[in-house]
Amino acid sequence: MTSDIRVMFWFRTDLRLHDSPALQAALSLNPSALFPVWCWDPNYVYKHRVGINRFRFLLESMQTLSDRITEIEPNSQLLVVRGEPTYLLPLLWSRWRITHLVFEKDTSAYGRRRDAAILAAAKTASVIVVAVQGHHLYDPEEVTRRNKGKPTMTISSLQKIADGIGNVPKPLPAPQSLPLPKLTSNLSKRNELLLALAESLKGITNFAVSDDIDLNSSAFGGQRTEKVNCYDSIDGGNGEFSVPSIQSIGMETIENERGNNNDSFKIKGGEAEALTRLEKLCKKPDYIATFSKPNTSPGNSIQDASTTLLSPYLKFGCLGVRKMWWDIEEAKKKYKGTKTTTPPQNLNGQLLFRDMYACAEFAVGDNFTRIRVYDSEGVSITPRPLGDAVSEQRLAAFKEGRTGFPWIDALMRQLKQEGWMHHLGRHSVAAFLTRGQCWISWERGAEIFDEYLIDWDPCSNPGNWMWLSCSAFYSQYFKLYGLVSFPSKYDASGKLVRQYCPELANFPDKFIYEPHAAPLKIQKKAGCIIGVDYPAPILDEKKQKEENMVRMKACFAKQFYGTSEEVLNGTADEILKGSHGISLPSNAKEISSTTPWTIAASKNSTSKLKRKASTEETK
DNA sequence: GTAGAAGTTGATCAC
DNA sequence: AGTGATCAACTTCTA
Repeated sequence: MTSDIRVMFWFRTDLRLHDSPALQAALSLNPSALFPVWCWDPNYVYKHRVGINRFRFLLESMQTLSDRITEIEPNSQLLVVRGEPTYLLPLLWSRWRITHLVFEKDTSAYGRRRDAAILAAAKTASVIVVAVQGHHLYDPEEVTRRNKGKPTMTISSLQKIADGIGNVPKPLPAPQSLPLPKLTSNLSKRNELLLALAESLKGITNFAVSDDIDLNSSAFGGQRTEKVNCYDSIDGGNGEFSVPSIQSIGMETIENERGNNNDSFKIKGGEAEALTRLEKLCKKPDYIATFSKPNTSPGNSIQDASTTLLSPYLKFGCLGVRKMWWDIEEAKKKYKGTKTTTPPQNLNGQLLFRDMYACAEFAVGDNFTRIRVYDSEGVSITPRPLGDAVSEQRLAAFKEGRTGFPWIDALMRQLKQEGWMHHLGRHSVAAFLTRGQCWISWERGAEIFDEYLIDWDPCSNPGNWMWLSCSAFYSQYFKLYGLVSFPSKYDASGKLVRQYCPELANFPDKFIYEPHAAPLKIQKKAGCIIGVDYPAPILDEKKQKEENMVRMKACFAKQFYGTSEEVLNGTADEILKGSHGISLPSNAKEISSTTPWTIAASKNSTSKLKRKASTEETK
């Protein structure tokens, strides 16, 4: 008699049924029962910075996934269990007599730590784990192996390795049937199945989730205003294993406030929405075949965005990346013209960059987010002073979109409101906050993006901040984005500014990106006095830019960037001060975190990125 | 080991 | 208005 295969399919980075190599692997085990589980992890609720926009998108995507499962198998659904996965899942394995745990591989830092613990627990419990690559075009583990353990620091190195691996695999269709999540063979109706599952949870003791540090609470500048009660029970409190509500994560107030805004701007979550958007995109073969990132406009509003807006769906795996790759390839065939674009600037190139950051992060390991240039601020994720009041004021103004520079403010307000910003807009604001004007370390800016972006990615977000701050990936620090010239190139009329900074709406085009330069007469006519109705610039941008350029030059001359010893141990500032007479922001005191999700960087990580990286975390 | 080329997406000015 | 030269000069990759 063959053994009874009972699979727990653990959804994490893959809120979809199409193009899922992991789900395919689960079904190919030919299981007698399949439990589609989402573990509502308190680490995500409390220990990662997540604002309302991303939570909302996630919850919508979870609900859509659950509905889709039910569509295929009316007596099944997504089983949302609330708790720390390393604690809760092993209990469920035993209660549900699970033989196999199957999931899509998550190579990000938190994913690696969590899954290592899960793997160990599974070994103890004699549960067989099947982890399948599916979130990227290529497996970061394989890319790193082929790159001899080194991180992919340029797109060409990633492309070269990708060429060696071969074609991106073709997407898989969604399954046509799914086994039931049944505890005993005589059950087959959904309410009976759920009842039995809820019954099986009885007696699980010590079900406590720590909220000792809540990065999303208002104390940490987050958007949580009320108490979290989603952890009051494992199954949601009514035996339904339902998707948590906004209310249960303590963000109902902010959601209601947002509800008063224009609802049509919201980016809706879910697999169906993702596939619809992709389908629409593929009806524009000219757009796809000639797509060139540098020529897309960061000045468009979200309704007529010049890019695809598919990144949130890729982030949560609502859209399979292979599906996107091959549908694009197919659409290109319908292009009648002769001028086509190629990676890295075309759409395929954008997907390759996503892989590049994931592979680099995997190769560097836990030190990835410690890479920086020019100062040692912001190492810990707990709150800490920047070291001086001026920097704090600048950071706060930046986050709230009141720097007095309309291009920056419009982009930052768009980000907070919509959870999205055009890629080149992200370039503008990131360069402005770091090496350009404000001289604030990139982690503090990245934290704002952590909270506000729907498409936040654990590799791409820090990676791009490193890029723009010239901490890694990019080193041409003498290139900067103008606060007037750059946006004017795309939109001289300042449409985005007029939308997100309505107080400036009546300024003439000539002054829309620099209203502070307008004569008082024009300010009065526009009904907006600078310094009263709209902030005066928080800094002298030309002066700051020039000063910072000198600082950057000095940093690069001394090789104070990346993971150099002087940067990591905090002596870089002092040395620079001594040798150049430049006053750098005073060092913030590092508050080392003792929280379990943060693993302190190894002490011997003193060499440059290029010289290390071959040994760690490549197992 | 070394030299030369290349590197997702600049700003400014001259014409 | 749009193109092209110049600016200043980094790191990484390739031969």
